Amino acid sequence: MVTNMRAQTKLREKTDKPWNLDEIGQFLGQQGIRPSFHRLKIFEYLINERTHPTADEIYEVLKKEIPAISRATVYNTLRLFFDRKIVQVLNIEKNEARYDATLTWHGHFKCLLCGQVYDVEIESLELSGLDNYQVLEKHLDLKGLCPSCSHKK
Amino acid sequence: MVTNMRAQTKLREKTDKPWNLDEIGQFLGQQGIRPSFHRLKIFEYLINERTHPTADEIYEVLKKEIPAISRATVYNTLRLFFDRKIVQVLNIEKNEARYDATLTWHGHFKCLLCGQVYDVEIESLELSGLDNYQVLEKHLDLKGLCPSCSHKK
DNA sequence: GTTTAATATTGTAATGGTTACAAATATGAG
DNA sequence: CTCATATTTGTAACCATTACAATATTAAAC
Ligand SMILES: [Mn+2]
Ligand SMILES: [Mn+2]
Ligand SMILES: [Zn+2]
Ligand SMILES: [Zn+2]
Repeated sequence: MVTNMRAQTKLREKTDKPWNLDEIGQFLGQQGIRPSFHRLKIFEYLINERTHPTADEIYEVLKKEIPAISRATVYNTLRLFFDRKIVQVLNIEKNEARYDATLTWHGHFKCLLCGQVYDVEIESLELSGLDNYQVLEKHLDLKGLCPSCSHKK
Repeated sequence: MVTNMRAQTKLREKTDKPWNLDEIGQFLGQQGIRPSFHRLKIFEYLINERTHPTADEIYEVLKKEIPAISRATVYNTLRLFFDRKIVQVLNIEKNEARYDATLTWHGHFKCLLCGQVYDVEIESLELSGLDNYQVLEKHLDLKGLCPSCSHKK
């Protein structure tokens, strides 16, 4: 059991402080991932912004600060993070993979108008008929109109 | 309220009889969809097999009986069915869309080994924080190993 | 039945997110 | 510093899906 570790990826709360690069480096190290600068920045973006970005959104943002960064590095790094189980991949929409460093069980709502992806708290869920099934991933995905887009309409 | 209509797409039960082409034609007509032969056969496959096929799986199967059928027709028809809300699209996996003519609320389990997609009954689900959100689609997607693949392993 | 307009189907080219890959660069142990 | 290993890069390839224009079919109008 790890004790001296930054509070793990839970749903964002008002009181949450952003993770700094030192904390992230420590965290990646603990997961057996060499904390290169690019990896630090990519994980920093995921854990502090929590907007469920696509690979390309991360690339476009980081390019401003790190002009030499390559799209391939972003894709490689996200796949590494997923393989090491420190991020989850969201397939709400089939034409785009989104990434989420929050691993506690929660759902997602994607607004069909503005495209934003919101976290959804799951109070309870009961399934049946899954005896002898080995469940490795669970995703609850909603689509519709967010409050502000619902208004505009 | 439609009364003289074939029992709507509910979860498959042991007692279910397959739909015949007449019933399907009637159903498509009621939905404002001209029941061309291709459309009948595509819907027939979805509603009677219920294997959550991809567009390409449908194409490969129907090609045996209708050698002249085009992949584009399968894609076009599936999109039409989705727009008219008589099928749902599953994005469990990002690289493949699967289609389901069962519209009652249920979840899906995809086996990462054999690739089969199973229906999952949802006993209950409680969400919070969705006030003023207009929910148009709900998907519960699980991944893991199905009983027989779990064994083999 | 013939003409005409609307709809459905087809084959193929284009799209776009992602992956593969080989070359270049950076890192770290000895 | 030197060598082996790991990381990053740029670009080509992949592949499911979509776009599109041509062809075929259907249904209505005459
Ligand atoms: Mn989330
Ligand atoms: Mn189903
Ligand atoms: Zn919105
Ligand atoms: Zn299986």
